[in-house]
Amino acid sequence: MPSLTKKKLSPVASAGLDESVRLEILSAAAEAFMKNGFAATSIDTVAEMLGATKGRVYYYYKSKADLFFDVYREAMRINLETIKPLAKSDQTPSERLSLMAHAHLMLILEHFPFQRVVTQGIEMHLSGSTTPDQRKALSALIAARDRYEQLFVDVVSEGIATGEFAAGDPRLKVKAVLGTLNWITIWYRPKSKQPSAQFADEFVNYITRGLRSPNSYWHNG
Amino acid sequence: MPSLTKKKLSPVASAGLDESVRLEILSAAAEAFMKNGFAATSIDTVAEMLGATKGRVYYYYKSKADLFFDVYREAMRINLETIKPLAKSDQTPSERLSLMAHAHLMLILEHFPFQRVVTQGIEMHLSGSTTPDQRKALSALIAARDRYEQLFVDVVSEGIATGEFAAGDPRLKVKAVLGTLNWITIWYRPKSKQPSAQFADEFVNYITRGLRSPNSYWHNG
DNA sequence: GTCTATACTAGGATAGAC
DNA sequence: GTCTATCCTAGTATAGAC
Repeated sequence: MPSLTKKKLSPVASAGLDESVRLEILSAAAEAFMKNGFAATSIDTVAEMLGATKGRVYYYYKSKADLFFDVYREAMRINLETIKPLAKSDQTPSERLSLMAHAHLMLILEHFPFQRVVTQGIEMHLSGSTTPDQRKALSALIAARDRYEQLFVDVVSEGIATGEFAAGDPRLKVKAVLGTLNWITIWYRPKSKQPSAQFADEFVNYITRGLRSPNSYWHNG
Repeated sequence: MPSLTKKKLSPVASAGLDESVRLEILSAAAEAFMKNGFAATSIDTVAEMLGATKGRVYYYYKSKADLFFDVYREAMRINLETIKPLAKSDQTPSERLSLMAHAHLMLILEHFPFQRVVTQGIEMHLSGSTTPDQRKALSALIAARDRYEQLFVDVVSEGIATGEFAAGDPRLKVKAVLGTLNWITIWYRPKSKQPSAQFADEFVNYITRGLRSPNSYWHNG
């Protein structure tokens, strides 16, 4: 694959020998965005983290927004890939939901910078994206986010139908569930030591109790 | 009070005839920070929202960070003032916690821009604040935030002691509770129509169930 | 008190050397 | 592919008029 053919096509399309470079940039960018947010992060900083200058970064991404979007996209790819099988698995809605919540929590802890970028992406307004291409890219990412959330909504809806979960608006319930977990990206600061198993249990138990119908508390205390 | 005496003292200290102007600036700033975040908000934009130029803003605040901090401070003042009486009231822990959760949700909905600034403040790093004064100001605000959270932690701890709430780490439980509610500041976009009563119920019920000990489910279904 | 300059810098983005 | 050099805009902050 001669270098001419991959000159500034869409970053994702330009996969080849230098895919590893792209991933390096991606993860440096995720780290930088995590620490300072999109607006306060400079391409110089990202480059510095790579031991390079912005020339390198701009070779792969034509703008800071594109770089941000690609981090976002990568995060959603991982998330969907992880959660989808659990959502469609062959178990009761409440069992599936517990697994999904636990897995989502693990995604947050294990890919923290990426998940924080997702949070920033949710807060981000389309008004910020100047070019039409960028608006399109952001819309696509929001759509991916919606599909992800829909996996949870479907399971919760099922659970309400079976009576395992309390009646109510499944969408709001999912906002509550994901809020419980995603809020971690706001206050948590990843240190050397990983959080204990109790950490995860506390959140997952809270969620399953929070959803459970009062009538079906016997499912497992 | 001659105008000389209030020349650029701490913004909060400079209360007087023009307190109303300060509040106008504060709420315009909250709105602007809500929409675009701290870094992407320009003082020009804030001034424009006031139908003025930045001269006005800089007369009251010596930097953008100071302005942000004052919005944050005002938000925490309102929050503490609202929640403290409920936390100390003469009821069972679970009753108090329900009231506090409901009140916190209402604070979010009714002072949305201010609450969103609080969220941004939590994400913000001290590394961002350059001057020593600013670091001190941010520390004080973080301390206020901690006191606020502690009100919840105390009630939850009591509830665990009485057996109303499930055993576990009260701090993590409070992170879960506040996450459920504060996450609303991330995804919610205030429109003309206020959310229904069902909106609040869904969240508060989820929270109370999430905390409740399995043994004490009979308290009220 | 508020406005209109204006100084000054950070940082996005591009061009062109290598 | 990556770097250096450069352009250029946006935006903080201040000075000084009114």
